[in-house]
Amino acid sequence: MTHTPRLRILLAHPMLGPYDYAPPLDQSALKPGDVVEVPLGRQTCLGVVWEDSSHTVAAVADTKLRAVTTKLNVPPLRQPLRQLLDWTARYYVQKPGAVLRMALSSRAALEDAKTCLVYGAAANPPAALTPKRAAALHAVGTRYGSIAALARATGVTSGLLKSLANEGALVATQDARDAPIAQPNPTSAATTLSPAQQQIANGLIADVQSKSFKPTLLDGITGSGKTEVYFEAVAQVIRNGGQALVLLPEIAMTRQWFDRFAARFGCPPVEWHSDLTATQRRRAWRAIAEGRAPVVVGARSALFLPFADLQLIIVDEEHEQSYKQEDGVPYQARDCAVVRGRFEACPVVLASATPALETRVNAEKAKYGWAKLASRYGAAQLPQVQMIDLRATPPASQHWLTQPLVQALDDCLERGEQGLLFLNRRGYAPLTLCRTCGTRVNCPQCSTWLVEHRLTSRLHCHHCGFATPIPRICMSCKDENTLVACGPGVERIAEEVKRVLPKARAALVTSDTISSPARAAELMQAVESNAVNLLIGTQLATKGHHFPNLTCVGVVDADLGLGGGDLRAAERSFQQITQAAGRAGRAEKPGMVYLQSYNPTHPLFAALLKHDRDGFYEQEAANRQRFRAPPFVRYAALIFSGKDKAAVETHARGFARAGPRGPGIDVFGPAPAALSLLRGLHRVRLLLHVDGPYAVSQLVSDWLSRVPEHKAVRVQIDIDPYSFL
DNA sequence: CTCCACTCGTGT
DNA sequence: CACGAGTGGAGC
Repeated sequence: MTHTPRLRILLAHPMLGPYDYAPPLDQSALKPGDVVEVPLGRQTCLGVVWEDSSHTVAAVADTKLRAVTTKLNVPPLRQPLRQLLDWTARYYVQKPGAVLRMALSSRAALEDAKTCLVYGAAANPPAALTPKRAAALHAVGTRYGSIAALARATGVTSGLLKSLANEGALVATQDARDAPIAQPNPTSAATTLSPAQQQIANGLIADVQSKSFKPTLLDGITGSGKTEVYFEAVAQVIRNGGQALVLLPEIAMTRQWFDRFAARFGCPPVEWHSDLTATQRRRAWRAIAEGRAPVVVGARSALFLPFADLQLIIVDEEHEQSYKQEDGVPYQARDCAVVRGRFEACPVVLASATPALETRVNAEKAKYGWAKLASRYGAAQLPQVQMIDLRATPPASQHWLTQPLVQALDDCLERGEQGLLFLNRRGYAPLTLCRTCGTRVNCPQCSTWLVEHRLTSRLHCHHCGFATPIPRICMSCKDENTLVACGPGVERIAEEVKRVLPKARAALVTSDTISSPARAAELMQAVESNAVNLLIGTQLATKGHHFPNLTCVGVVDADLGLGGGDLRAAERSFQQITQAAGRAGRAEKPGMVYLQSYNPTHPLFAALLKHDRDGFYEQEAANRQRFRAPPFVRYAALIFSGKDKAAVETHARGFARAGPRGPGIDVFGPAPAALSLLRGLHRVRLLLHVDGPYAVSQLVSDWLSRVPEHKAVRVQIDIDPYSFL
């Protein structure tokens, strides 16, 4: 009996799992990991040959199988990546096809490089040439390139070069090669490390050499030189001829990181983030897949790139919330990085001055190694932290900066030093309300307040992007000019600074003003040249910069973020304030940090005043233990959304009734999600608490299979949720 | 998600 | 009986 071979293909399709196909008609052999195009219905779909299909169930008869259309000319996805994709789909309870799309994110990357005509001097040029043409040909010499590139290199006009090509003096060849990748040099400029740094670097180098899975928390206070330490492990990977991946939380404000990399290794690394053009994407993707890119730096999506020989993963600022993807496939890139390290059998370094509690607990339990840098690099000292009690020294009405803070900033700028005001709130005012009737201006699509932005003279919704000119008439009571801005955003603080510190040269640092790496570089330049001496910014301003002359940091509202009932509120406040404070006094000059608060006796602030990180983490861990919260208990959220409010609620109640049962298992809800209306969709959520040795993903996927789908209600799964919106 | 077959209501 | 909107199911 003959047996038609079956290929199990995972389709890069948001709804589907693996399907079976017959081999391509040209009979070319396919192996797991090969990227293929297959027919699906009346169109085609990208897919990857998954494992060999000898044991798959025949849902479709052999004779009914359709054949793979083509195999794409790219290296196969290696097994560790396929394992990671399988794991991610299973753990986060997502469709495997949706997860595969993250690895094949760019269709452009899979196309062959476009060939281009490249010109060079012919081996036997025509004898008779005018003197001008002969000189031009001589100038070209042994160079190759496009007409435009040759014109640029030689100074000869492109018209003259074209006529040389017509005469046969220049010959054209098709060239398909991508521009080569710059090769970082591990010995370009060795840095001098402190003994403590060197010891940790040596350990990481040994981990790289062991070629085995080992996660390590690189736990160093702000300004202790973590980057230089992990650069040494990266250098070892380069010496090995392998590949290193560095994940950074936000690619926008990381110019300084790239400068440091270039200073250490003599050239820039390969970048991967959402702003790349199709050509850049293809060039990077192929270089990574073919093993030609020794170091790749990227945002969280870089985690799913098809490395040929991955020997090290670094997750810098591992506590950052932006590693948690909230839409599409919700995953935590830091956790996936550790899993990838396990499949790739390579070390994973999680670096932070303020680790996530989860990570720190794993280090305490010795699941992760724990490398500590307890002092700042060189002469730098930790800044002194001071509370300003807003009840005792309240700011004037419609002001948010207290007299002591203004005085401290004034003195600081007077000394020729620089300051930073931190307020994690974009825009001018978070709330606009009518003085007559008290109506708050809400987003028509979402259950949120619209935020006034004076930079755009509009009210913006920070959740759906809705924007409208600032109305003059209250839409509720129709009174004119009664709408007032309530509360401060960074724009309003900037306005106040103009009044109270008229001599300050201030710059706003938010995602609204720093929209591109170029703008970020401009700002850096302005601070370095002291054209700007006061930064007023959101958390964007606190990320990893080194301004040696910055000595005074003011946290405008240290209580912001402590309300709201988010289980990570205290941890996040601690991290943000520590990172903001960490900008102060990073060189010889000592730094000062002022925290304005209505609640100065909060234990969080006591820990910040004393630089008592361990104390904070112990207290936070004890709280989470007591309230049975993560990481000691596992959560999963189910979010139901749809246009029809009643249908959404009914479906959610049906789910709640069918929820998993057992000791330590609880289902809460349905409750309106904090954003109960988002982009015009009503949202309701269920929260699963699991306290015990259960596989949460299994509980949730079983649960899903017990309840029939509802066409008009979307169910999103969020395992280990961060946002409670 | 996309396509398609099918139903049901409207209108001529 | 023709047509369009709406709905449900399959795709290998």
